[in-house]
Amino acid sequence: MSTKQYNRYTVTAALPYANGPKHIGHLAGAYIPADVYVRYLRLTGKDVIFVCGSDEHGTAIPNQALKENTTPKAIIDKYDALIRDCFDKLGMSFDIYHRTSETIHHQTSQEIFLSLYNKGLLTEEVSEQYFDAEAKVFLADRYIVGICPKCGHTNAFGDQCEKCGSTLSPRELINPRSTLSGKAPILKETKHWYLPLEKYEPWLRDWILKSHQQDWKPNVYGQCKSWIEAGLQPRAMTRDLDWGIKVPLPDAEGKVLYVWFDAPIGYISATRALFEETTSGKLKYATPRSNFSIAQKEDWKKYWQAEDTRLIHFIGKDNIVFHCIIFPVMLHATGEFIVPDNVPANEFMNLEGDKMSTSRGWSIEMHEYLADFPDKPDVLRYALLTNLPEAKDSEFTWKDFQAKNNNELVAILGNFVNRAVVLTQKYFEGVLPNRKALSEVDVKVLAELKQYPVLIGGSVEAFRFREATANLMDLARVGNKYLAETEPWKLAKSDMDRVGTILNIALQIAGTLAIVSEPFLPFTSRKLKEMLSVGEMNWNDAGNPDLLSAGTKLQEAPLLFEKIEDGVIDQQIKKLMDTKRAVELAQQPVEPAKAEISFDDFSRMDIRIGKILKAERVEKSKKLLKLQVDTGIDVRTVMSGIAEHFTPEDVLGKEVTILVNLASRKIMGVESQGMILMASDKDGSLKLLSPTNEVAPGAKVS
RNA sequence: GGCGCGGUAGCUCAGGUGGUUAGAGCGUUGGAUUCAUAACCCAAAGGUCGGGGGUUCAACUCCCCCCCGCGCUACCA
Repeated sequence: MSTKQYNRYTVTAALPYANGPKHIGHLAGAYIPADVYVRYLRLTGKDVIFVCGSDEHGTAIPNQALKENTTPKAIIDKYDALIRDCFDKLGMSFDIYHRTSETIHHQTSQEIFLSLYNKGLLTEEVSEQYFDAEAKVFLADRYIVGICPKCGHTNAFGDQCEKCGSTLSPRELINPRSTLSGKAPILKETKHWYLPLEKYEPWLRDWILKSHQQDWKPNVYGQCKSWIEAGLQPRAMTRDLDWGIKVPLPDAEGKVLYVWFDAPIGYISATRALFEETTSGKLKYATPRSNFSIAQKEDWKKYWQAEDTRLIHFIGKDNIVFHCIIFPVMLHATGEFIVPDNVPANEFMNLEGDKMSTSRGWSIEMHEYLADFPDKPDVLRYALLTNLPEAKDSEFTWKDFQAKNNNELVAILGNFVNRAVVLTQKYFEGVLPNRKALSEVDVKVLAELKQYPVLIGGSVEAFRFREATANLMDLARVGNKYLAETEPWKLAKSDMDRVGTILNIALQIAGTLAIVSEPFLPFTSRKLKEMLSVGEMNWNDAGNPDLLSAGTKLQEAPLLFEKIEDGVIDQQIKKLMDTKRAVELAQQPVEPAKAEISFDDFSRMDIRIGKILKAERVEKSKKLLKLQVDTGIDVRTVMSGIAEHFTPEDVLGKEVTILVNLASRKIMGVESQGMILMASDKDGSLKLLSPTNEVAPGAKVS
């Protein structure tokens, strides 16, 4: 943190993209740490707003709509509702969870765009882009496939070949075709507005490289440095698309703002909406956690424009460049907005040894977790918190989840609270006893108790949430240890004053646990407060030896956590495997159809059934088999690239489909006359195409 | 290829600005205990800190080289 004095906080969590459900990796990356941070700030009495919302523009939304055979609007409504509901059930304490499809967001985005435009800060450029004449849309790189110029892979994407890994641009692809229509795209001129990032390099160097070397996380700082040193370039802030925010210029028909231009502005719009809704009293998206009722509609500006506001973005590492370079440049360029003081981006959380991915079916989706464990939001919060990818990618396993629940939440925290409460009920009818003379152990434990809120708070303020969570659990350990050392159950026959003192202290510890657990385990915290018959308290109350007053009647003590049996965990692991398999099968890589041909085109091909008479390996070749094929017309030599899938013995005597009028070609010094046709499966394996019943060599295929 | 971030006990991970016997939780082993969801509490075993050089009185911590993992490489949200 800089030496600056801050009087309020604006905290954002990455806007989830509303093209599908979100998984626990997203939670670990941004939402959970953000929520812990904000809840802590509120408890310490800070002026803080916590904003988030659904990101509902970009090319992937209409694309998902095509996939689900519906409209973009239906897609965003569906996933916004799903994500919103999950966040609510997981205790995300947003002051507002907004949507970028809302009018106020369109206005805000257009205002900022125009502000930049009117200041002459955007440059116009005309370039040629691939256009799908049939779908009548310009194609994003990802939606163009073709032959990789480097390795010959036939399904390289316009931005990258997944086979050889090389970075491409669509223009490099050989025989490009649109994944939408399958047709060859045409080049068409189009005009766009660019933000000249390179002009802000000196400012970025000063702001990030100089001013934030100490306080930004190494992964974030390093990533920014890498970008800046590599040299920044103008970046297009508009797209040719009919889904999004219209470019507010006269000559911009069919153009929208780049989704990464409008998405982060969503934080600002959400803030505006928050104050509009709270001041008008009509709450639609806002769920204000602080008292904003005395606020003014224009107060949103304080949170985005006042120099004494501390702006913090919680994101995953995939968002670093947008939140540390592009968005700050946008904000800075307008001359009206503050830039983030910190961007504590997390790395990724892997799952059972592999990268989490919704599309590959290898993930734990929020809504599925909540469906399977409806009463356990805090268990997930805890399991994620203790293993956040703060410095490097981390790993979530179901076994670990179970262990964290059974060995820590149940055995340490739940057990301590249960012991203290049950003992009080047993010996004092559930009424909190008085504290009498203190022993050395008592004094020591009370001193220790006092330190924990400070310790935990320090870790949270430094964005070390794992450490903070571990400290929380350590406090429960202190409680267990205290009971083990003082053994009140043994003294119950001889010295009830002593027992009372011990239980008073044990319950004070439980009271502090109720407060300091709130940011991490809000649902548990609430239960604990009810159990101890205390209301809402703030962080300053934590550690106080007189937090709970003697004479307080405790409530019946339900167990805070319950054990999770092996069977439940095994079932989850099985479910994970099953989902992955199902997705793999469902996701037959449906390669788009090739460009249309005429019947004549087709009939020019002469395809026959032939019989393999001889097959042998080719020296120095991994892929080739040299085949002698009886085509009915003749016996000819065909070089076939199937050696990685078939041995010569496999194919000997087999009937195969062969293209006989393909121009002959020398391969590895041998004249190859024709081509054996194969079915290539999604995993890349090849299968021979043979007639189901034997036919005479030379039979025509048509 | 270039750049960035990582590679620390069986597992998951901590280890500002170099300095006594390298830490935590889980797991393992042993002990103690019975208030508690056979939980708690105590103790022990367990690491040549990816490999190799170098700087230094001293390096997990700084520099160089190599190996491995992840990410970025700029119209994938």
